Amino acid sequence: MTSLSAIIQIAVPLPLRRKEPLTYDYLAGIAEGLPIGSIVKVPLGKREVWGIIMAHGASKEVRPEKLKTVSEIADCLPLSASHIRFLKAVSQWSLAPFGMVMKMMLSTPKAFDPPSMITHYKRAEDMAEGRMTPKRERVLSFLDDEMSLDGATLAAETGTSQAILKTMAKAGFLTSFERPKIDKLPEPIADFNPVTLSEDQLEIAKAISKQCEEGYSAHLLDGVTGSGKTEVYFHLVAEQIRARKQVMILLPEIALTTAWQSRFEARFGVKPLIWHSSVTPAMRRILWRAALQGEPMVVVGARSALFLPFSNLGLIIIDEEHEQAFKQEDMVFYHARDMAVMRAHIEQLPVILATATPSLESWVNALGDKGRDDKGAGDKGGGDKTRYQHWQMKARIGGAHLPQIKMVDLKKDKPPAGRWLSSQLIKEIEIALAQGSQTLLYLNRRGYAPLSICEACGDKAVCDACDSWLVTHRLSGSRQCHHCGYRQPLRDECHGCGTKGQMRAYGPGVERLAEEVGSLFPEARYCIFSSDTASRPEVAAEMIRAITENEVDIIIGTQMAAKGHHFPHLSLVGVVDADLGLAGGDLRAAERTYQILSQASGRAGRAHIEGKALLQSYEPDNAVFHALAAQDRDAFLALETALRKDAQMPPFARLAAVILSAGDQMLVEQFANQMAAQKPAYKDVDIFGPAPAPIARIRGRYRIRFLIRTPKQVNIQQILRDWIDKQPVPSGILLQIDIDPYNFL
DNA sequence: AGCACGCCGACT
DNA sequence: GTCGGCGTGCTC
Repeated sequence: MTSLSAIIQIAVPLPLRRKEPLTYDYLAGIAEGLPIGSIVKVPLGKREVWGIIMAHGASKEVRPEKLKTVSEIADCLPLSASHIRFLKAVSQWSLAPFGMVMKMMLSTPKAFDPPSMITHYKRAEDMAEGRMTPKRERVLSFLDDEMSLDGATLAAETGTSQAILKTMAKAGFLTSFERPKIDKLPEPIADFNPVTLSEDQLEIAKAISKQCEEGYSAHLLDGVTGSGKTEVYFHLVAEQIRARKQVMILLPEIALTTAWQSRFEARFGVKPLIWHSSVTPAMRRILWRAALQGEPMVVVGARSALFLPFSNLGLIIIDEEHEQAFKQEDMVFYHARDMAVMRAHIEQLPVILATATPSLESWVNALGDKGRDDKGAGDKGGGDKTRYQHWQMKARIGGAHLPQIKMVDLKKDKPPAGRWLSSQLIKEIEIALAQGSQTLLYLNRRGYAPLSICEACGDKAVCDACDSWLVTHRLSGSRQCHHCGYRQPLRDECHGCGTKGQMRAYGPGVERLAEEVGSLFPEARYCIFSSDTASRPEVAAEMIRAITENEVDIIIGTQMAAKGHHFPHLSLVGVVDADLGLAGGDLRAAERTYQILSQASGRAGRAHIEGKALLQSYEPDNAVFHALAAQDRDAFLALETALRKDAQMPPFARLAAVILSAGDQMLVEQFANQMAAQKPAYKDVDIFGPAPAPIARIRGRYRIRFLIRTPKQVNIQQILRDWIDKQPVPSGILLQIDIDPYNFL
C-alpha cells in the first residue's frame, strides 16, 4: 500500500468553520508510515506550521498539484489516542474549531526544536605529548579510560574550567564530542515530610485512594479554610509519586503564589513544576516533553496546563474549584474545571475538586438537586458515575475560630458624602488598632474613583473605544479604561468643555479609601493591595511579607488581598461595599458574592485571634448576607439551588451565548437580525436576543448577544451548529460561542 | 489565525 | 510619482 504519493490528513492550526473539513491533505513524504497522533511540520500558505496526523489516506478530492509535502517530523513521541480524543471533545463541547484547540496544546513552539547539545570529554585514544600542568593532571586522572563526562560537571569535579578542557582537547589530551542535553526534573520525594493526617482526613484520603485504581471517579473535597484539604490531596499525590505516575494540579493563576509552592516544597522536598503564562520557553519545552514522555512528575499550573500532553497521568486535582479564573473567554471558551473532569473521564482517572465554597454546579453534582446533604459523606449516589462524591471536612485545624460576621446597615449608619466607612466600622478599626492587630478593608475597586464628572458641563470621562467610564488612578496619575487598557494623563481639565478645576470624582476605589483611612487614623500604617500596587510578583511578595510581619495596621485591598493569603495578625475584615457584586443581575452574582465575602471574612482571626467581619450594605436583609452572617453556607447553597431550579437556569438547564462583534455597528445589527430570522423554533428551546451586550462596545467593537437556553437533556451544541450553519458569517464579523457563559458583560 | 494581495491618501 | 492604511480572500 505504501507508495511515494501516500496522502495523510493533518489537522492544522486554522479556525476552519464547521462546514469545512477538519483536516488538510498532504503528501506524507518523510512522514510516510508515521502513526496517527504524530506531530509534523507542514507548509501552509506562505508559512510553516505544526500539525497532527489525524488519518491516513486522502480525505477528499484536492487537485493533486495543490498537495504539499510534510517538511519535518517533530522530535517527540506521537500523541496518545486518548489525548486526541480529549482535544476533540473540547472542540465539540466548546464549538471551537479543532485547529484552535490543538493550537493551545501545541503552544510551546520550542518543544519540537532539536535538543540543545552540550560538549562531553573523554581521554584521547593516543595521549598527546605536551605540557602537563597540575590541573591537566587532575582532569586526566579523574577520567579513566572509558569514562566520558559533560564539560560543566567535569570542570566542577576537577576544580578546573571549561576553557581548560577546551584547550586540552585542542592540545590532543582529550577528545570532545557533542551530545544532546538531558534535562532532569527534580523528583518529589513522597515521604520527605509526611504530615500525620487526622482520623477524618485519613479516612477520606483512603477512600479516594481505593478508587484510584478503578478508573474514573470524581470527588468534591469540601472543607473550610484550614481544614486540611491540601494535606488530603497531598497524601494522594504522594501515592502517585510512589507509583511513578503523573499528577496535574490546576490552580487559579492568582493562587499560584509562593505560599502554595512553599507548602509543596515543605511536603515533598523539591519545588513543584510550575506551568503558567510567564514560565520561560526553555522550561516549557522541558515540561511539555517530559509530560509526553510519561516522566513521573507533578505539575501545578493555571488553566492552560490542562492541555499538557501527559501520557502517564494518574490523578487530576482542581484546587479552588469555584474560581471563575478557570473560565477562559477568548479564542476558545471553556471552563478548565469541567474540561478537567472530561479529561479524567476520557483517561479513566480520579479527579478531585477542592474548595471551601463549592460552585453551585459542583454542589449539585455532588448532592443531586436537593442542595442539602442528607446522605452520608462519600455516598456514591446510587452508582451514578457522572456525579461527584462528596467529602466534607468541617474541623478547622488548630482550633481557630470562624470569625463573627456582622452586617452594617448603611441606611441607618450612613457615612457622610464622599466617605465610605460607617461609624460602626470605624469604631471596630479603632479597637483593632488599640489591640495592635490588623484590619483588612476589602473593596473590589481599583484606583481612586470609578467615575469623574465635569461640574461645568456635566460630561463624564469616558473611553473612546468602549462604552465605559474612565477610572481615576491618582497613584499613577492617570484615567484608565479597565476594559481596553486605554490611559490618559490625569488632568484637572474637562476633555469636553476645557473648564479647569471642575472635575469631580464619584464613588470609591481603594486609593480613595486609603485617603479616608489616612485622615481618620493618621497614626496607622496602611497599604493598598491591588493589582496596581502589587503588579509584579516580587512587589506582591514584599507586601505580603510586610503584612505578615505586622508592619502594616490597615490593608486596603481588592480581591487580590482577599484570596488565599494567610495574615496571622489580622483580626478585623471590613467589607466596604458588600452589595457591589450583587448588582448587574448576572446568573452567578449571589454565588460569587457569597464566595468572595466568605473568603474575605475568613481572613479574620485564623490563628489565635478572635476574628470579626463587618459587612456594609444597603440591603442587609438580602438572603446572601443572612446566610453569610449565620455562617450557614449549606443554607445558602440550598436556597440558590432552589432559585436556579425554579428559574430553569444552570445547572438545571443548559445555557449558551452567541456573541457577534464588529467595528461597524450597522453591519453587526444587520447580521444579528438575519440570524434572528433563522432562529430555530423548538419547543423548550428559548433564544433571547439579539440584544446589545451590557457593555455594547469594547475596544471599538460593537457587540450583540443571543442567549440560548435548553433543557439539560437537549444537545445545545447541535442546535447551535444547525443555526449558525444556516448563514455564512460575513467577513468583518466575529462570531463567538460561549457554552455555559459566566461573564454576562 | 496569519499573510498577501489590492486599491485609495500623505510623503520621500 | 511611492509608502502604507486595513478590507477581502485563501491556506491542502
